[in-house]
Amino acid sequence: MPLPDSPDHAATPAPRISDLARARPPGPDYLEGLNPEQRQAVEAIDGPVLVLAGAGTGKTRVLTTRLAHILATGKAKPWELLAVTFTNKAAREMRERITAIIGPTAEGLRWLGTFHSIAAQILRRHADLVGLKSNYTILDDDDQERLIKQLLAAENIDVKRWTPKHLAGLIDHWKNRGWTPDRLPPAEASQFANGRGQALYRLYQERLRILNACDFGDLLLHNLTIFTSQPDVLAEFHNRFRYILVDEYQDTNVAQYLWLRLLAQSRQNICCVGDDDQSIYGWRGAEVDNILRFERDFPGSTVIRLERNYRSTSHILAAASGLIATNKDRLGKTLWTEADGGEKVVVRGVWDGEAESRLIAEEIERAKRGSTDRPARRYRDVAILVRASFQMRAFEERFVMLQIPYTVIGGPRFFERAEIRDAHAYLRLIQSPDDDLAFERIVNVPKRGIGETTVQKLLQIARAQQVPASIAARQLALTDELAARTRTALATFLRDLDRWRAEAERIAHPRLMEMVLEESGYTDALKLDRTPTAQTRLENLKELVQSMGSFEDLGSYLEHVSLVMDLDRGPAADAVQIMTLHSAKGLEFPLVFLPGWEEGVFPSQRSVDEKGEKGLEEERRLAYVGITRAREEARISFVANRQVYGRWTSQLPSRFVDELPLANVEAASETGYYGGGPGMQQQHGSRWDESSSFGDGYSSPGWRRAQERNYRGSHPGRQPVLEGEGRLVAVSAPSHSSDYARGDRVFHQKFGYGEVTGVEGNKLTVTFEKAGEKRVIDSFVERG
DNA sequence: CGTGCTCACCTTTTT
DNA sequence: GGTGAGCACG
Repeated sequence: MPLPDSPDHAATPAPRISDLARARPPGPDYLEGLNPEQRQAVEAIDGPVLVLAGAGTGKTRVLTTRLAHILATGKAKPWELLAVTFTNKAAREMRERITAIIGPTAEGLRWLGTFHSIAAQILRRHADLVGLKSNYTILDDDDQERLIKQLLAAENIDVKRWTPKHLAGLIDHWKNRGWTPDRLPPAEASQFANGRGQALYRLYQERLRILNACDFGDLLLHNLTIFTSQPDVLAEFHNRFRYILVDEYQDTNVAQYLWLRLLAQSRQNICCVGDDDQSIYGWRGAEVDNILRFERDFPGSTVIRLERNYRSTSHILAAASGLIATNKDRLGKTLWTEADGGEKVVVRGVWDGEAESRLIAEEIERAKRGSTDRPARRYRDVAILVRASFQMRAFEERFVMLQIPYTVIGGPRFFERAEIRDAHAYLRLIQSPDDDLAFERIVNVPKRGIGETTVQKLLQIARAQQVPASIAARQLALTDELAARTRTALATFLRDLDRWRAEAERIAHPRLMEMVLEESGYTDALKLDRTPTAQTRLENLKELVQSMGSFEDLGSYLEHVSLVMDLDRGPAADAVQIMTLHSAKGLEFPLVFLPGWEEGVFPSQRSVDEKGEKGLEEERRLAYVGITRAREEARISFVANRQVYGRWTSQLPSRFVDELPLANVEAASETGYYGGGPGMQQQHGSRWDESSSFGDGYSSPGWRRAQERNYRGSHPGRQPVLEGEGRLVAVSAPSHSSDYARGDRVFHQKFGYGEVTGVEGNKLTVTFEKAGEKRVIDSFVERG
C-alpha cells in the first residue's frame, strides 16, 4: 500500500476550537527566550544530535520548538517528520504545544505518536509481509496470558511450576531485545519448562498468526522484520522521514533502538533527547546503554547538554546532583540554577510508618495554613512520592482521618476493568469473527448456559479443522452432539452475533454498543447482580458508550483503546498527590515528600538482589528523579520500624541518605530518633556520625532502643493518635466481602460508631450516627 | 454450575 | 496483613 502524500486526517484528532483560537503564523519569535544551549539544540537540524537534557532544563520546550523550527525553515513538511514518545500523554502534550506555536499546521504531523502507535500504523500498511491481515487485532496482556495458558495446557506443561505469566514475561523480554524465535540466543532458548522456551515462543507466534493478532512487543518486532527483509519498504520510509525526533531516549529498549537506527540510517537526521540520569525503566527492557553509546552509534554526532535548571532551588539541585554523582555509569552533567539557595533538603528519622504519615500529614496541614514567612500552599502543590504502592496506605489512612483531600495517581485503569474488556470483546467479535480470544471471553458472559465442557468441545473441533471458534460453533450447533438446551443457547448467541454484525453496517458504533449490551443481557445481568460492584460497572459501561462518541467508526475506536489504555480524565481537584516515584517522572511540585528511605525499601531489596550494582544505580536514579521533582522544598524521611506484610521489621536508613551532600541537607529532629542504626557505619561508612549534624548521631543508642522496644511490643507509634477506642483498620476493606456486610457496626476514631451502609468492591461506605447528622465517608472501620 | 475456603503471593508500569 | 487464584464441595 503506497503512503499517502497528504496528511491523513482520519488518524489525527480534529483541531479543537481552543487550539485554533491560539493559532498564529510561525514567526521567528518562537526562538525568543531560549538560552544558548537550548537554541543550539533547536537549530542544529541536520545530522545526528543527542540532547542531554537534565531534569527541569526545558526539554519539552526544546523538542517542540525544534519541530516548529524545522517546519518554519521549510526543510520538511509536517508529514515528513517522525516524532516518537513513550506515552500517549507525552505525545498529546507535544502536539498541543506545537499547535500553540505553529497553529493548525500541526495537524499535519501524522507521524507524531508513541513508538507503538506509529509501529502499529506501519504494520497496518505492510501486515501481509509478516503473515497478518491489515485488520489484525492487538491483544492486551490479559488475552496474551490466556492464550499462553491454553498453549501450555495443550503442551502438557505444569502451569503451577511454569506459570503463563512467567512465559509471557520471557517472551516480552525477548521481543524487547528484538529476538524472533529463530534469533533467540541459545542461553535464552533453553529457558522455561526444561528448555522448551524457544519452541513455545515459536508456537505462540504461530497461534498469533492464526488469530490474525499480535501483542505489544510484536508491533515493533514485526516492523523490524519488515524493514530488514524488504529493503524497498525501508527505502520508502527513508524517503518519507526527513527528520526523526525521539523523546526520553534513555528509556528505549533494544527493539526500539534498532527500529530507530534502521529508519535513520540513510539520512542520519536523528535527534534524540534524554537524560541518562533519569533512566528508571531498566526492568522493563530499557537500555541506558543506548544513550551512553549514542556517539559511537551515530558517528559525527553533536552532543548538546542542557544544564541550566529552571525548576528547583539550588539546595535541592545540589542535593540531587551530589547523590547521583555516586553513580559510575553516566555521561555526566553539571546542573546549575540562578534561583537562590532556598531551603535545604530536610532529612528525618522517625519512629515507624504511622509516625511518618502523622508527621507528613501535620506538615501538609501547616503548609496549607501558611505562616508569616511562608505562603499558604494548595493541596495540589504537595506530592508524596513512594517507592512502592504498599507505602501509600499509611498516608491514605491518615488523610481520610484528617479529611485531607488526596488523589492516588496510578492504580487499575479504566480499560483494564473486566466489564470494559467484556464489552470490547463483543465489539471485537462483531468486527472480526475469527477473534477466538474475544469469542472465548464472552461466549458465556453473561451466563447463557454454555459451560466449560461445551467450550472445550468447540475448541477441539476448531483446532482439529483449523477454523475459528465461531465457525466451529456453527457446526456444533447443527449436530446433535449437544444437549438441546445448550444447542439452543449456542444457536441464539450465534444468531445475535450475526444480527449485530448486520447492524454494525448501519448504525453508529456507540448505539451498537448499547444495543449489544442490552440484547446480550449483559446490562440486565448486572442490574440483577446484587454484588456491590454491579452499580459501578454499569456506570463504567455508560461512560464507555459516551467515550466512543468521539471516534469516527468502530475500527478507529478499537485501535485507539488497544493502544491507549487510559481515558482522558477531567481536571485534577485540589488534592495532595500520592504516587510512585516512577509515575512522578516528568512532573514537578513546590513541596515534595519522599518517605520510606530505608535499606530494603528504597533501594528496593529485590532490585539490588536481582540486578546488583546496576540495579542499585537505577534505584539511585529513582532517588534523583524524586528529589528533582521538588521546586522549593524536599523532605526525606525514614523510619526505625516498619510493618512489611504484617510483620514488624527493623529498618536502617537508606544508603542514599548518607550519599546526600551535607551542605545541602538539614537533619531535623522532632521525634528524637535519627541517624543510622547499629552496624551502619561499618556497612556504608556513614558520615553522619562524624558531622554530628544529625541529632545525637550514631553514638546514640536511640535507634537501637527504638528497634528493640518495638520487639517488646510496646511503643508509642502503635497508640491511637486521637482519643477513642478501637483500631483503625484500613481505607479499603479486605476483598473478602464476607468479612463485611451492610449493617455491620464499625468504629471510626474521629467520627465514632457508624454502620456499614454500602459495600462497593473493596471500599466501604459508613454512615456515622454522631450528632444526629448523617455523614457518608469512605471506610475506616473496625472489624468484628 | 455456583460458592466458600485455603493457600501462596507480595516493586516499579507503558503500550 | 490483604488479596486473588484455584480447588473442593454442595
